[in-house]
Amino acid sequence: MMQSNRLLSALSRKDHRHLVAACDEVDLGVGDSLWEPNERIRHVYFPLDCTISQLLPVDSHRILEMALIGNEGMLGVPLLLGVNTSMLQALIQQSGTALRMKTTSFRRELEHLPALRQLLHQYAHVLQEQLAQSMACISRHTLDLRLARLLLMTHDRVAGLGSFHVTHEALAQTLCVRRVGVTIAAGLLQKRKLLSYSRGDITILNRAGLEKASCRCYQASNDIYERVLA
Amino acid sequence: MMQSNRLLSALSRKDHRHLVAACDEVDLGVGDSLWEPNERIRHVYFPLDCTISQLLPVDSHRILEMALIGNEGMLGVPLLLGVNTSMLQALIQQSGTALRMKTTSFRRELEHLPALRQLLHQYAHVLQEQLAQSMACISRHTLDLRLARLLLMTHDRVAGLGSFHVTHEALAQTLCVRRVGVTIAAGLLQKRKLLSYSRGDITILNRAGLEKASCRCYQASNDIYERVLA
DNA sequence: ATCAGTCTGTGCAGCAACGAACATATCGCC
DNA sequence: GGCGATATGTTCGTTGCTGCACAGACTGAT
Repeated sequence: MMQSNRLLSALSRKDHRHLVAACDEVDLGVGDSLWEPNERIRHVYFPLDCTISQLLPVDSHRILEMALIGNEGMLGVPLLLGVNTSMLQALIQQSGTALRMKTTSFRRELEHLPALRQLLHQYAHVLQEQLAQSMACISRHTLDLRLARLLLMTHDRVAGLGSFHVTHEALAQTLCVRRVGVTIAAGLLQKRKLLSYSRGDITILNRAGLEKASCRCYQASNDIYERVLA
Repeated sequence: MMQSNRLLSALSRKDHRHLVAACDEVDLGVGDSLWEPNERIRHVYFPLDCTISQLLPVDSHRILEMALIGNEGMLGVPLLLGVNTSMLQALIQQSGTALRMKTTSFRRELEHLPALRQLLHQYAHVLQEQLAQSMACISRHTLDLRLARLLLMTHDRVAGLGSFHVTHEALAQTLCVRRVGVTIAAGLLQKRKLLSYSRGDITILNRAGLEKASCRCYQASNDIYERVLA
């Protein structure tokens, strides 16, 4: 398991220790709902080795993934901005552990730690630009490119050895397309020996190849993060 | 012309006067570039009766509009978050006037006016949620719905009497579709007597009808603003 | 060993938007 | 009144995804 959260690790050792002490470490399973839309936010989360999907309903039956948060980020930007609800739902996409802090504690820490404020402000900016990048991607890029990108992003955010669990159906939901579309796109990626899967167990075989098979948005999104936070 | 900027008007009269005094009032023409991607941000803008488009290149030839800022908003969130560049380009979409403040002044005001900080933080949150809403819209809604929405948004943000100037070509660029697509969609709206246009002069004839012809995203986007800032 | 549940694969008609090319219409200007 | 520039309208074949329906494959529980 990851030692800590990458965002928090950017703080001084002292601040970092202090914050981790103010958190609980919690186990989270696939499908757990951390935030319900427009309900009061009770906790912020710093993922260790889980991934969190932020989702918005598109119509009565469909949802679309707006952001995928893992070890590199935090679920909690609205609180940072002085708003205590979010229209986005937050669901666990890959099970694992996260550091969790109560809203009240988070507010207190923000007041006392200017470095934390600055860091999270920058992170909020990164999220906004990544959202813009995803918007462009969704608007113009075909399903195979977007699927490759999603798999790469998941792979980055999951601790370990290049394999994780997610079904075509789940991928289709987060991409907001038919399951059949994912099956076909994934079939092509598998034919090109970039990955292998069976019944939801996906293994990345050729990361470099998969990056070539995805759109520039993957790299662009990483660049946004590095430019501001590294 | 609009008296002032709606966002600034939410401040106390004293703060409001103080801020307006720290701004220049500038005339802006269609196509003027206020921010170039990844260049140092020199000014923030509070539109009076112009509209500002925030754009991201999708590929070498195309751009996509991420946000449309008018009297209700501000161009300058990255500075608020402590980042002095933005990957998004900012172009004037509808000519008019805006209040302009230098980066250094803006930073100073932010430090001295907690109410301004809080207000703009909330605005940053609104922008983020509106971006998410637009993402859903772009992902699943057809061109006619999106066009109606764009026209409504422009109409809201432009001072005056229900008519403004924008060609099919310009609309196509901000929606990131073919001009022909806009021509067809706009033709349908005109046939339904919701609007009329000739050579770029668009007049909204039936606002209620146009709202029905657009997707829920229009109302949702307004609701986000009202919920947080009103 | 069987069966119910889950996951993946295939086929088909339909539709929105695409790229490219071309046709008309309207404006300002000399 | 004629001309170039700008704006809108039409057509045609193609593509990427849709909704629907169904078939096959694998897994775990009894």
